[in-house]
Amino acid sequence: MNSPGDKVSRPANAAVEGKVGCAICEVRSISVCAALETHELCQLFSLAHHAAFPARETLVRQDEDADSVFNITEGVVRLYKITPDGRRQIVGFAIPGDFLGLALADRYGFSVDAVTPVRACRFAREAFAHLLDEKPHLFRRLHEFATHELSLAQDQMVVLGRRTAEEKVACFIIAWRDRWVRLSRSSVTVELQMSRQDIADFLGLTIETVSRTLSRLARERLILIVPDGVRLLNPQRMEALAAA
Amino acid sequence: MNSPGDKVSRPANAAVEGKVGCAICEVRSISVCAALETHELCQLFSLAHHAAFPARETLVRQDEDADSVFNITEGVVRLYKITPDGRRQIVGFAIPGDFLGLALADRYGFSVDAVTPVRACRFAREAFAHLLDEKPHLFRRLHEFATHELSLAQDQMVVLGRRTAEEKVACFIIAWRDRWVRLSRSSVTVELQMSRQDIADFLGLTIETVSRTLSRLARERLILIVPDGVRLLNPQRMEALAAA
DNA sequence: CGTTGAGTTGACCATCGTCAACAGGAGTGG
DNA sequence: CCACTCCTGTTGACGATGGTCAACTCAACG
Repeated sequence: MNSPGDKVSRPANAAVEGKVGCAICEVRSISVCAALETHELCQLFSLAHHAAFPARETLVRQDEDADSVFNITEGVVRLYKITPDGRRQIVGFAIPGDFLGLALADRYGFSVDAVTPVRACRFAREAFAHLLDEKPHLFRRLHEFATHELSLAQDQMVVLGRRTAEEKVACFIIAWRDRWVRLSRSSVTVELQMSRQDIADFLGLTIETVSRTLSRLARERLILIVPDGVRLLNPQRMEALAAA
Repeated sequence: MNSPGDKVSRPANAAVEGKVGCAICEVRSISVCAALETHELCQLFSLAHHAAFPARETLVRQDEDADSVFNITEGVVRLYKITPDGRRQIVGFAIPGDFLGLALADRYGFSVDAVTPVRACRFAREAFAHLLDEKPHLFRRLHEFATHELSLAQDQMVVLGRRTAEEKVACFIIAWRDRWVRLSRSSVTVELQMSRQDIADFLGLTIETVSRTLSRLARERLILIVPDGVRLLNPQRMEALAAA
């Protein structure tokens, strides 16, 4: 229980006085760290470097040496790949509680940058991998996270391969809302922190199609477009569209 | 080193006389089992039930209780999801050395059936999960398999979301060839064991588009369509198309 | 008050899907 | 052995979904 962040400030959710560390972390119960007992947290905390990133800053770059892994504590990041000729596909978004670097591989498989201002616990990959050897529970939980991620990726393959633009957008909004439910930050209004371009690159569409589709859903009174998000006017029909 | 298969015959690659079990398995070195030392294989072998499935038979069904996990030793299977209205998305193919049930979850996240006649080692999930507790190496390797699978899924998201029909087909052929390379079964001719419909459902296309695209690639002398596969006439241009 | 960047909307068009016809091989039964 | 069916795959004609290009609005910012 020492070691302040190398990069910047402490996580918003850790006591600024530094007396408690991981123990009072708001996202602990839903992140990989939940696998550790209270007395083990000191050990984890001593490895953690708390970092803050402004919106648009890059956390990791595809194909570069993967020396760090991250636990997101605040904000939204996008994970994406760029083809040699410049097309971008967002392969996922990570939000508080999510873990970056599940693969523990030598190189990052994708780039990641901050959509909103982001706070994260950063760990040296080597040190973290070492800790996993001593903490089977933590490793189990990491594996659960990996297979959950795999499951999300497979769901997204269905969306990308077999759904219409309208269904894609509905899927995205509903899935995004559901992800925030676990953080108890859900509401009738779904906050969309990312740009239209991000949504398009996640759904395999163009920005114009996303915009038009949202407009059409609004015209049909399924949603209301509000600043930085949408409000679900008819959640049931949206869910039906997303399930189809 | 005992216990014959409950379901059907032994794996093609285990001695029929049953004296050696996993030790002489042809795919051991590339499957999860490679994490175990020779002396640990008996333990694994005693858990294994060898099963054979004819083409088209279903190994597991989405949402049903996941009581078994599988190690594919021979043949090709398809992993797929069906939407409520009947559209199918193939989320992956598994070939010898691949593992089914990485998630160790209570229910299967997708359906799996045999594309060709298939042989597999089947394990009771509970027993296998138990073994993982005692064999950290095995669990590590399982995790590697899971993150590799995740990586493949993310690559496929790029293909589904951001590539043209022609690029999709080229990607598929090249990736399929490369997967068989590790099994030392590669050749100039790429064997496509699955139907056009399977390829279409994997690439988010229709059967007609797959057929037309293959015909066009053949017309342009990039490939030659042969029974049960294609021959690469111009591998470099195919690779370039796949990389694009 | 001009500039910039995100988002929206329209007009037009291309890619890919739909529908339909047809070819060829495998299996079946007379 | 041949006719028949069935199934997979191929090809063509046509059309719809979504992409491209362009103009415009609006808010943020200097």
